[in-house]
Amino acid sequence: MMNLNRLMALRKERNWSLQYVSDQLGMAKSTYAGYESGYRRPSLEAIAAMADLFHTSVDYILGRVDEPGTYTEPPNSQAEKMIDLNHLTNYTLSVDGRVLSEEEIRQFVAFIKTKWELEQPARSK
Amino acid sequence: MMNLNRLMALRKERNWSLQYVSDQLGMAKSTYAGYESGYRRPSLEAIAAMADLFHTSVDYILGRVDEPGTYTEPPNSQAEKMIDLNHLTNYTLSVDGRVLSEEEIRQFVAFIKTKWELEQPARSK
DNA sequence: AAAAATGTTCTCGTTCCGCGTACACATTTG
DNA sequence: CAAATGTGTACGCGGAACGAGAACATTTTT
Repeated sequence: MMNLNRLMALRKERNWSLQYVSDQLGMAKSTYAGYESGYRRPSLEAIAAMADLFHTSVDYILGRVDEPGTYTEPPNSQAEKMIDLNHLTNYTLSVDGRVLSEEEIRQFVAFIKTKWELEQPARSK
Repeated sequence: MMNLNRLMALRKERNWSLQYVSDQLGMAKSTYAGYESGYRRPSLEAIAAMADLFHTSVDYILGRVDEPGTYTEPPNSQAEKMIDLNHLTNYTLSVDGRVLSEEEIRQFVAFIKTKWELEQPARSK
């Protein structure tokens, strides 16, 4: 399940007590303690307030990103895996759980190529 | 109060229906509709699933940041080589070195789905 | 030593989440 | 045209779980 175990680390890094954090957030000590222990789950507003207090992002508290810094988009976000539809050997494509046949992919490639050609017709002058 | 009015924009940008989104998220249509209207508030796991589906961050849905990007694929324990075109996240498709836009992939998915429907007129729930 | 602070766990009252359902409207199908 | 299907909205209900407070053990401070 989705844990919030990064909360305690964020707090201890700053040497803050449960009482201090819960005071800053305007909630009972036991309430915030429940978040850290996993006994309770914070509301959206509570977790947003925690992200503000710790100067981090909600996604970091949720463990969805690894950078604690408040949301700075790296310009090289194209570090994804590039898959060439002309020679895809190690991958299978699916839609709604159903696998696409090679024929269907070939048809799509042909379709896209024609589409691009039509978009770039003017070679005039 | 904290609004989630970006949800509807994210859905309409993709021309998705409430039924489709709620199916993808595994919840009732009325439940997801409650999120968009502000009638209900999603759990942390629900909003994380929505961020995954819309290929964005929880902070963006919450309105804490303005950039829709910033996303790192969550630990997905599914089959490695199976790529679902509905949730294209950390993959980029290309043909002859040119990258396919998300819109083009969406069009292709829509095309394939209608093709399959025509091939199989039998309907089951 | 006492006193204060800190962290943990429990109960209780109440909020409100999620689902099913029904409805109005739009779109598609026969 | 009407019927059927898709789409968006609103409501009631059962139950999950939230938040606060209190009690307690442990640690730190005075």
